[in-house]
Amino acid sequence: MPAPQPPATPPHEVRPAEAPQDVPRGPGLPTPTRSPETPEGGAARAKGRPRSAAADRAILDATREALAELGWGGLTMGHVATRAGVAKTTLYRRWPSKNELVVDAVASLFDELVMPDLGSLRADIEAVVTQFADLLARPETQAALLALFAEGTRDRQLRRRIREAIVDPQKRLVRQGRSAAQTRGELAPDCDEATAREEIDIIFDTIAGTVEHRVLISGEPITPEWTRRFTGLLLGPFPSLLGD
Amino acid sequence: MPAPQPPATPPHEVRPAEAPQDVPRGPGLPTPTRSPETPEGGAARAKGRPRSAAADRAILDATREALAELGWGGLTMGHVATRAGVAKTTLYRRWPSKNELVVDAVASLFDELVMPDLGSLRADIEAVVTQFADLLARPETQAALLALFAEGTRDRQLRRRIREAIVDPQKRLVRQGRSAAQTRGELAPDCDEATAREEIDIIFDTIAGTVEHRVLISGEPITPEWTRRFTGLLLGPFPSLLGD
DNA sequence: TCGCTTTCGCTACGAGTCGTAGCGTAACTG
DNA sequence: CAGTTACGCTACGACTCGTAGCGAAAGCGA
Repeated sequence: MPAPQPPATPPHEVRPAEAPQDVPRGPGLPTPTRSPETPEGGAARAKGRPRSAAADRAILDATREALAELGWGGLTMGHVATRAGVAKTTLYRRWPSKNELVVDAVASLFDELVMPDLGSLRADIEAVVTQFADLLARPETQAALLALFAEGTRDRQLRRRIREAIVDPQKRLVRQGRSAAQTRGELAPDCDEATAREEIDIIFDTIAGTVEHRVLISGEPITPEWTRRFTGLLLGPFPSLLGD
Repeated sequence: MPAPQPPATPPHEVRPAEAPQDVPRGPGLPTPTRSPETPEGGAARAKGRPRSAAADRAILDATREALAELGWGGLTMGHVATRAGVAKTTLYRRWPSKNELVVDAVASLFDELVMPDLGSLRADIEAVVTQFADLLARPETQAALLALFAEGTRDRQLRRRIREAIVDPQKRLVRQGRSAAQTRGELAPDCDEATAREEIDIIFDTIAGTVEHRVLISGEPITPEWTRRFTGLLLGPFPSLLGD
């Protein structure tokens, strides 16, 4: 039961002569979804036929379905358009290419990740790992994620989108879990800003990278037993210092 | 200075009516490269014009070059053929598709990974991480690796090839490093076969996954400082038990 | 109600890639 | 020498991409 498209993930907004593209966008921007009505910018929006929000949803749904059934290589723009009951040109009015379309289609899945705060760092990590593993077990995610990352190694614009929509939401969980553990007293408070960021980065790469590698590359399942072991590995130094 | 194609990585061998494909191939097979002259099988091989070994090398070199310059998406069979000075049909006589060709082209790079045995587990891990990071820093590897993994999620035949040529050589290092540490006394000897395999798997996924995620997805470099920290994370439980 | 503007569905198109087939020739064996 | 296989070349059908042009639809303001 995935959430039924709560904010209807807005499209990529390929409008002619809009192009406020390279806005710096503060790195810690907390708004996960941008308003579909473009309240910012102040440009008049009430002219001409409005874009069909139903088409947006139909296209993104069709993209996820096609991803699950046909995989990345089998997904074509023409197929998605047909399945969504929409003209192919309508796709290209919203997304400049397949890559951006798939990022948006998959991004909403990553919005479902939440930080539980179960009362202990160990429990929180295990919960996050389990959530992430479940997400990676879905065929849409499997088909899209590595292919997107691969495309991103050559396209910096796409890499930015991926980071915003997929990577940062994951990293946010690490940050939240860490600060929760600090308020609980399980972890020492930050002494230094730079060190804290490095620590978050290394933990994030370790959790995300290891789980992805296990599921997508080694091709083995994430069992509760494995999660327990892996969490133990991460927590290695701490139990002995703080008494679990 | 990469090694200049030492064993000239043999092609995929798409010969008509050969097909001893699903040989079990013992898991611990130590021979990293198969002989290009197919001495096994005993089938008469000395009939007709032999395949050009020079063409093999030219094709694989051209593939790596094209990968580095154009990326995965920009690499086409026609382009590789032209660059190798070879007809396109010659490519298809040896490799059934782009995927298999790229696996073989990249596999030789992974053969360069070696286990150093520097006298301590910590030093060995740091050396392996550094080697792997250097490999991932090369443009051919970056362009190919994630794309291959992505294709592998849908193609089990390809997944098997990837595992043989890319994943297993890496995992072998973990096994070697672990057993070296055991003979040194840094790690307890295996009490149980299954547990040992699980431990190797989890360490392997953690090292490979984390380094890949850091380099290819987070897009940040692997510095000596980072390597030191990450190794410390892995070794977490041990320094306190064994006195570094 | 009437323009104005923008989106929509449709068809068609050029460019590019894939993987294969057919041909004549080159290389090697017995 | 005949027999066999690899090679280079050309051409092909099928497919995808991303775009252009058209008439119709759906909103808005006067």
